[in-house]
Amino acid sequence: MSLRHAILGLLTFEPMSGYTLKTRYFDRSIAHFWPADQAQIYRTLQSVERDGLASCDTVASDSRPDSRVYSITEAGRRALHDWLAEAQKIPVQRDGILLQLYFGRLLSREQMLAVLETQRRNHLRLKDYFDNLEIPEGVTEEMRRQVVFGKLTLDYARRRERMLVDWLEACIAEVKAMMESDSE
Amino acid sequence: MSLRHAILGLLTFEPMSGYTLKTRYFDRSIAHFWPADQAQIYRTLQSVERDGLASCDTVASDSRPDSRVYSITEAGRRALHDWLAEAQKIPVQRDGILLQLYFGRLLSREQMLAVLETQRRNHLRLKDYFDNLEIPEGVTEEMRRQVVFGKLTLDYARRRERMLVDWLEACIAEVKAMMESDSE
DNA sequence: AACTTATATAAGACATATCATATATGATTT
DNA sequence: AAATCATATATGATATGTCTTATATAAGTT
Repeated sequence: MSLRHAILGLLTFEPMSGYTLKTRYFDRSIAHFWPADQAQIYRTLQSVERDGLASCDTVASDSRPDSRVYSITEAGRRALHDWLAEAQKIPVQRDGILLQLYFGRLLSREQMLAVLETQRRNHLRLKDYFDNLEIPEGVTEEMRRQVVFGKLTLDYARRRERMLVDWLEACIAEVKAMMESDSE
Repeated sequence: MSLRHAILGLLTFEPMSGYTLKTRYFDRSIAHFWPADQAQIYRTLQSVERDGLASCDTVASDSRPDSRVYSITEAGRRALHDWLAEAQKIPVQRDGILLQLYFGRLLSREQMLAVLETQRRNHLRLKDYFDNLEIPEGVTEEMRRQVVFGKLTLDYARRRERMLVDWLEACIAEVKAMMESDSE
């Protein structure tokens, strides 16, 4: 139920079309921790309008196709604010690597290590990506404040990837130790 | 596509009914990182059988209702093994708290801190839960090996919750500092 | 006799997410 | 002239997960 709120949140910046919302805002920020494709965003905008949380004007242009520009309504602001202040329950974070590890006894030492190594490499790449990601400074007072919150979510991504790399290295060490002592 | 593999994995321990699989095995282990309800498990068992990855015998009992006992087939073992050795792509981990934080500028200092505090408390509780969770030692050589892999997944849960508590504390400190310096 | 608990399976409804495909305009490139 | 790109929106199909309700047996409890 939260893509709705991500979209309502972006509409607090300014009224905009689905295209603008996705390419100029969503893909550069929220998509890092809450990805959604074009179909989902357009359908959510439609449902948000149906529920009266946003209104929509069709805007014609001479150089481009018509666009449907959405504005957040008062009801939308209220719904967003209520959701933001609500305690959200902790979501389940399913990750296939945990299943692969749990049933690791069914793999050979080499297969298990290959799987773990690949994961480690990929998370290291993600860690580097987030470590190098920079958030442009804000110009207005409101945007400076927005940047602080953006940085806190980026901090999460960095800590997460660091934790994963550390854990995977510990797994690799453990598997090496365990299967070395095996006279298999 | 992975609940299938969790179920196939459990069927490598022994042939069993959906009920046994869920209550004696799944809920005590895999559910910690890959929860699923009864409906999902029974439906997945049906589809796994339809695909020839498990076979099923109806077993009558005098003291209990009939049960459908599933056994993993050779094709099932192969499918499981292939999946376990495959590089899984890194899943998206959506968490509402990130959206709440990202749009934190729309909340008051007190509202934002209340949201973060609640999350911190809940993750601290989870951390304690995992820190105190013990995995019974295995008796056979195979089960001892299984326990090592179980412990690695438990280690993940512990590191994860620790990371989240640390991060939430950093967020709380940042919000306190930022909004203090505000002459709002 | 009625209720609850443990055992055991199944299906309907709905939300969410993903993937593919379709349509359309105007500007730019080959 | 044809192809490609950026802009712009919409729908169908499928997978996955969650919640609810239904059905049934036997043992034990009130």
